[in-house]
Amino acid sequence: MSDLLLDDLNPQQNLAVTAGDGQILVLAGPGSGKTRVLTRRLAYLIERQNVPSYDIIAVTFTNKAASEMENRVTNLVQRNLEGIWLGTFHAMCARLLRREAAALPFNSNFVIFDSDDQQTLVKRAMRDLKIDEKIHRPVSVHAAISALKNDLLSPAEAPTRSYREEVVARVYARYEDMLRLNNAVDFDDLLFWGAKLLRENPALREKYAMRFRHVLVDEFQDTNLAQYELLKHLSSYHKNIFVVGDEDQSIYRWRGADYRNVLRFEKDFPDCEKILLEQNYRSTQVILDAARCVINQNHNRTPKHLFSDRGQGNKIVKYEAVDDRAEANFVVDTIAGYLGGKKAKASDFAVMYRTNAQSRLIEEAFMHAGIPYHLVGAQRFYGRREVKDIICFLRLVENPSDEVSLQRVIAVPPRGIGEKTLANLQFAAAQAGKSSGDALLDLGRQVDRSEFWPSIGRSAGLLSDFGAMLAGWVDSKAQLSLVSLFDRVLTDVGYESYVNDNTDEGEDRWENVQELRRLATDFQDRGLTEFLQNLALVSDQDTLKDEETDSQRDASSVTLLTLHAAKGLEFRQVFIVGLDEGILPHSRSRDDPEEMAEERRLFYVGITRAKDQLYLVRAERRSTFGDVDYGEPSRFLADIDDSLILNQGKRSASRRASYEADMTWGPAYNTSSRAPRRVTFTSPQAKSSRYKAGMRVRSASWGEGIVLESKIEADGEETVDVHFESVGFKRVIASLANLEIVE
DNA sequence: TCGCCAAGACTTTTT
DNA sequence: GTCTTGGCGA
Repeated sequence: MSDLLLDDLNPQQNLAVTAGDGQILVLAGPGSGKTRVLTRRLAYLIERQNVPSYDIIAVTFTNKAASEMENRVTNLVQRNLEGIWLGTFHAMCARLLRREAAALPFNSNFVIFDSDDQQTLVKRAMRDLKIDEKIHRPVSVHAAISALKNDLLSPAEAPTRSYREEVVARVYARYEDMLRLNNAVDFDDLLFWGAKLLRENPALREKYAMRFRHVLVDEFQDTNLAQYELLKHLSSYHKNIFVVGDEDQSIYRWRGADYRNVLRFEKDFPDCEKILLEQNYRSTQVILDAARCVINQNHNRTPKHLFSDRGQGNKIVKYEAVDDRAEANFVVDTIAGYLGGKKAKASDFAVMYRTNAQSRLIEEAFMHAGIPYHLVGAQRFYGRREVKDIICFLRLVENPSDEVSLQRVIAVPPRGIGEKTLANLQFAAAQAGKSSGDALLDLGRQVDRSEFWPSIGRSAGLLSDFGAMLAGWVDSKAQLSLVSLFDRVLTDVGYESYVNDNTDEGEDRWENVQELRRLATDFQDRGLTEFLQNLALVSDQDTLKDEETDSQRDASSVTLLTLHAAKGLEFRQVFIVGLDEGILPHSRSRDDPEEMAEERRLFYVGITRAKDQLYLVRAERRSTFGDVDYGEPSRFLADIDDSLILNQGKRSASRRASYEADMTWGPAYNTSSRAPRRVTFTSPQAKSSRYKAGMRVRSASWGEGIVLESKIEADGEETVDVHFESVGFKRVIASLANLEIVE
């Protein structure tokens, strides 16, 4: 009898999916079917073990992973997962905190502050405490506070061994007070209070621990201490906890993630069953071998031997460009070659880099070449000013005590309320022990009969007008649907004419507002609270980026993304650029071995995204805002066995002899077959070069330029190096580029 | 109070 | 090279 649930699993996967009760630790190498195991396990519990979905909690890190899991499992079991808790750590905690708000220092309709809001709040706390922002940068103070929360330390428990720590602790305390006054929590609070609630409240702990017979966790290596403790509490009664992860792919240390939680798990649950998934279904063996060369240099991990039945595959192409522009051109030209030869489609390719700043040159090169591309997770939709404005209006309606939102929108669009007036309002409100929002509402409703009217003076009328508007929204939010409320806010404040000045940017801004409105329509039946929570907890990759990338993928475009954003994805051909000391590994990790190990894992994650072909690219010289710097090749390159690499590019010190190979343009030789597999272009074999150094040429895409060099390759193709006025150096295939000789 | 302009900072990754 | 911040004038 065929078994749709188990038939197509390999022995290890099967072992994991059908494991009995208890603690199961699945260490899943990249491409080893981790998601599959997790979804099948869930389906197996429900279908085969008759566990009611109500008894299960399954946590992930991204909304994308959560909804993917939900879809897959729903498909497998052919019914809805009633009562299940399935979602991100943050969303699950938010649910817990709203339910149990009675035991917490905030109300159940708390708002979630995003990193922008957190930043503003830290700054305000520091100003209140008269701490010099030049000496203690708010970003780093905030990072320190965040780290304390991740370690479950309250302001009172924060260490004060140094002056710096003492400053952080003081700001932390003030910051917390302000959050509470705003009835707000930050990202870290969700986990912090979730863990604290269960730790300090035995009755509640028992309530949830008894309910959740099974706890399942994805990306376990990315958990921080708060998350780890939360999981321990949740599984403290039935002790059935199934975690899937890979220490080697832990790349969020800076956010408090501690891959050593994997080791901690083994120590805390000595009876746990440990299952290794080592068969890789994604990459060729060459790619896996290279990945192993890189990751084996790290310690404190469970060694894994990834293997593939996909064959050896092509060698990895290493390309050293003269500068960052040439680096980008190499990537784009190579892809153009495939696309021109119809050997691949644009969506087969991804270009990965360490920092977002690196994407610019690459984007430019793609633009010039007319190849469609899209960015993953770069500029954040919801960090856009206009989007944030609207969100803050809505948050204010939801929770008038939200001072951060109030301050942001009280003068949007400008309505004569400035710093002075705002300060008056805040002072008057504080005198009465109320929030500015409440005072504002009172002014709006009572106008000059309001208790606040006399103490504010001249500008009370302006405040009252705005207050009346706000009161109108608050009063009607129960009757109005979410979208109607949305529209009403827009009309009342005259937002369209404010942002849309009919320039391109204006249109763009208004388009973003419309996009947000579309998002709101999805939440019609769930209401404002859920909409706002979702906006705060949904990462940018998750929301409309998804729709955007989906539609753009159909249109077939190359994916540009950071190495961090690449985790969990796969592409036929992957370019990793910027393999230079200081970039990858990043200069900031130079002095810390742990950080360096993480850079290595980041590279490892990048390598293992490639299914068929990997390109490792660097530039000898690159410009960092104006200045040009000469860099050393990344130390990670040296770790990869020479036999796996094919050198291309300007200069390959160790490989001067194979000059021919250096000049090869196009896909690498296939190591497993004798005949070089190379894209052949449509042109007839050229016997002598048509273009000569010094010639002036014109190309359709790049305009005019000067030929630097031209030569005939082994395959008969003529490659021409041209310096274009518009884009600088380019190496093109004559038969493809259609260069016109200018007299 | 608001909008413009110039100087300065800043580039690691983001649930 | 780009975004943010702060100062200054209207």
